[in-house]
Amino acid sequence: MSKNVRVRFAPSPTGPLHIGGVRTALFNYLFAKKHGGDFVLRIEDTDQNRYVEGAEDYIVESLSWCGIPFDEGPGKNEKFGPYRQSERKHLYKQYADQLISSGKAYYAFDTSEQLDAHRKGHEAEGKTFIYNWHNREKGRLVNSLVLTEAETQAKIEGGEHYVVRFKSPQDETLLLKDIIRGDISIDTNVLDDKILFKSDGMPTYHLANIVDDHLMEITHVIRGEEWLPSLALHQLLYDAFGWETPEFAHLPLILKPTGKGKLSKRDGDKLGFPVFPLEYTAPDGTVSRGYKEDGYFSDAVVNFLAFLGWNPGTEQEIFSLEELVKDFDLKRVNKAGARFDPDKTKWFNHHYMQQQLDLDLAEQFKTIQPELADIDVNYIALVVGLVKERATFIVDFWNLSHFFFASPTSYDEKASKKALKEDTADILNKVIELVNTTEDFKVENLQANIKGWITDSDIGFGKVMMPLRLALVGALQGPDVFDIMFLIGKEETVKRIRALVKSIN
RNA sequence: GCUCCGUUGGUCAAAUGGUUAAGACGCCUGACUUUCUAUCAGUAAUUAAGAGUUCGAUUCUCUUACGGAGUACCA
Repeated sequence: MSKNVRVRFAPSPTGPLHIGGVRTALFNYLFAKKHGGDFVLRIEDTDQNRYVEGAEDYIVESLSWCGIPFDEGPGKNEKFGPYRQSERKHLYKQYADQLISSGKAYYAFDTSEQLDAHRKGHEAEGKTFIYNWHNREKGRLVNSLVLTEAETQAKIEGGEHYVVRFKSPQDETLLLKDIIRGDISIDTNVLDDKILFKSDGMPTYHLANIVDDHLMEITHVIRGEEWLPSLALHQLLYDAFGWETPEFAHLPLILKPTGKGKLSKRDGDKLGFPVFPLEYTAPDGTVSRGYKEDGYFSDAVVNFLAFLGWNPGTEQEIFSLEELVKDFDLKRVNKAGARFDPDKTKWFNHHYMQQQLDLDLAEQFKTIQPELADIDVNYIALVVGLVKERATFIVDFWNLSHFFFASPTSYDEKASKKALKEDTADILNKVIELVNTTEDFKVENLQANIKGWITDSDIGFGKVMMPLRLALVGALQGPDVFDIMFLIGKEETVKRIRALVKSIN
């Protein structure tokens, strides 16, 4: 137990990092930091056909934006490097050979077409084709278990393409352990003899991840549930090499908000929320939106990601990264897949916005809103302070606050109908008088004067406040009417009320 | 088809072999003698179904149903 905790996040660079991948990275990070361990990034690019330019940079930038940088990885603290499997290519062959000489693996010469034919044939008979002892020694398949040594050698030397397959055992029951799921038992008779080494000279994921995890001294493998069915093979491989097996934890999937299946890129487009941390432009020019560009704060993203499948067991829902590190526990990760809830992510963002300083928000607001170029940021901050509780994103501010920066140019029709009555003009004229005679133009004084008058004259709040709001805002919207009057000032207030009175006549 | 994993209100979820099964988001309703996308308050689950173990099960076991994943010379 004195061993230093080392975990790895091992994405393949086939495109932008999906939000589920970010969650996996986050859980790895939290677990590592909780135990004072290391978080390693390893690029699993053994499939050269699926390599996408720029994907690796995207992964690194995403982790960095989330505030969960790796301790070791490509170009960083390379104690166990290289960290790209393509650059470790030379390492894997010897391990495949080792398994062959110990009789745990064998050469296979079957072509993809032949295998397809076998699968189809079995399917037609209602049977399942499994490439293992059920079939491998019956002469239908071409491999070094049915061929003589000389025949095998001849094929290899003759340049025939071959793969290396793992020889899975017969009639054994495997007992597997998973931190989240507990004990799992598997009958080895249903296991395929998986390909370990491909004919293009690259290992498959299965071989590479075991070899690398061992060489990199990984102690805990935390990955998505889609790997659970491969766990038996992986355990068998550790055993075959005689290596100590790391502990495993398979995270529940993130499901679509509606319908069936796991969350996919398309769901974001369809339902209007990002599925990627950062905006991504594919090689073909297609742009996918990102949380960052959509106006989400990275703390909020990290917080809601942490709650996808995990919870602290208390009522606390707002967690900083430091708090997450402190409270995170793999044992409290759920087994069942979690449906992604875009509304909840918005709620988190709203919450994190409330905690930010008005001045900081004002500065961000100013940079995205051209109309604000010449406005004092301190004034903007006062406005932001009044409207931010109704906003989820910075971009919401303008709709909520434009009337603090410009007079209404029109009056909302429905609002007018509701607010304007026959005596409205008279009432507003009286309000103008009250505003003008308010000496010290402050919220409390305005409130006292106007509310006092309403109460004394027995007019009713609605008849005064609604048209007043309409005059100031142009609609029945916005924060407290007195706050608005105060911020825009006495002159502007009077001007706007006069404008409405004029438009009534 | 086969293998594995799962199943508590619309969603995320807490909890315990034994009181009225937390909380959050969302929804709807009400309140706020002034709007609301704000605020406050309130409504909603016979814990998938059936059986078994037990004095007692949502919590343990089995069956069924449903959902998910895997089943590639992808990761």
